[in-house]
Amino acid sequence: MTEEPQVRKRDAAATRAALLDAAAALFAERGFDRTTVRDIAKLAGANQALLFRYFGSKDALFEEVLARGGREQIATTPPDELLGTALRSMLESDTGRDRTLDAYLRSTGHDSAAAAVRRQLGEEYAKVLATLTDAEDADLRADLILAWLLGIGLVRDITGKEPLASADPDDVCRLVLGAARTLLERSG
Amino acid sequence: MTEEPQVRKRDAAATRAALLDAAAALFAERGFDRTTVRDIAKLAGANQALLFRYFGSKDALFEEVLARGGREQIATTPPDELLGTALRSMLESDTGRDRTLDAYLRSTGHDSAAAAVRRQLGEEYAKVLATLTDAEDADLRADLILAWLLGIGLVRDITGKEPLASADPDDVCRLVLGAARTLLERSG
DNA sequence: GCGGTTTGTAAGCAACTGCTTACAACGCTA
DNA sequence: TAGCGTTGTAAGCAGTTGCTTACAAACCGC
Repeated sequence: MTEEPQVRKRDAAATRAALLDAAAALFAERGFDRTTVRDIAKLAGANQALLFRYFGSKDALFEEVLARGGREQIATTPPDELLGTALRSMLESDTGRDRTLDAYLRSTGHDSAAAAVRRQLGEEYAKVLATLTDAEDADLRADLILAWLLGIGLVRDITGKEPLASADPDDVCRLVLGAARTLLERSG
Repeated sequence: MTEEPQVRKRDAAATRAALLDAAAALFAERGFDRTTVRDIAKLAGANQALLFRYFGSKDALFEEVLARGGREQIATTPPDELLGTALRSMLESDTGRDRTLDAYLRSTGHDSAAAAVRRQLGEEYAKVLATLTDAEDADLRADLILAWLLGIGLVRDITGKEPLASADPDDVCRLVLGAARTLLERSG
């Protein structure tokens, strides 16, 4: 995720990508408000003026980070595996895993344009999850599953609460998927 | 929650309380980082220097807001009703309801001392929730329930996602409590 | 090589931030 | 009423913020 500090000579695309990667890393680590454009530029090894040339504003950059990271998983996972896959990718603390969710969760105080991206991202996830049940209120049930996913990420990665924070992913998956199945299957 | 703008003449306790109320309201609405001490003082009808005299720092004020609001409910609710009560109080959009959870959720990017309060608050809730099951991994299951509660608050109040945001509290309670019961009861 | 465009840089601006200080007004006690 | 601690106020400080500007250096077609 973080780029190597090798010298790039006059490569706009690479500089843009480096800024985007650096921004994603810092937003995930500190949230929107506590990340400065100076820090992003420094981590990317670029001049901060370029950040504004390529993205326009810090807001727009944040928007692009969220949009890029969020849509990846949803596009590459079949619906009936989305819940398990999303849950697992959140539970596994791979050093190189995508941290877009952290950026999302750590920036909940920030409104503006990013709120629209956040909402739309939620819509897309929920839409897929809703296909997993044929209950009348499928959309509501999907929202509740989505809420659970986000809540688990919140408690694990932000609050760091034990025992959930360092629980075995298998155990968590078994418990969550079990309860989620009853939520999705019972049509009462 | 907001105080009446009546003139108070030299009443330290009232001024302190007004600052605390104003802070709670603004932190809930905008989160920690996007709330300024000037705004808090202005809403409270007090001078901002008093904020530092009575609370020491913005951080300490935030800590006190979280600690005050969070412990109320937990202290006044019997364990076996805590889940339902907490869920309901979150779902009902009373204008005068306690918005401490919002302050909590909107300030997830903020570390420091408040993180300790946040964690301890979670501990207390989870400890009570853990008494609801006699499964071996009761603490983990309690964490998952807590995560669900927070996630629902996140999706409802912060993201504002439909249909969950304006769903009938009864429907949500029925679905969540149903699934939660299977999570707590099955000892496998 | 030359002109113009693209990429990178340094410096700074104006606004805002948390917090402090120096001081005035008040009210209680003696 | 005089003295004094408490409460309230105005102003400002030093640092940080997002963003802009003016300019230098590299690149490309000719």
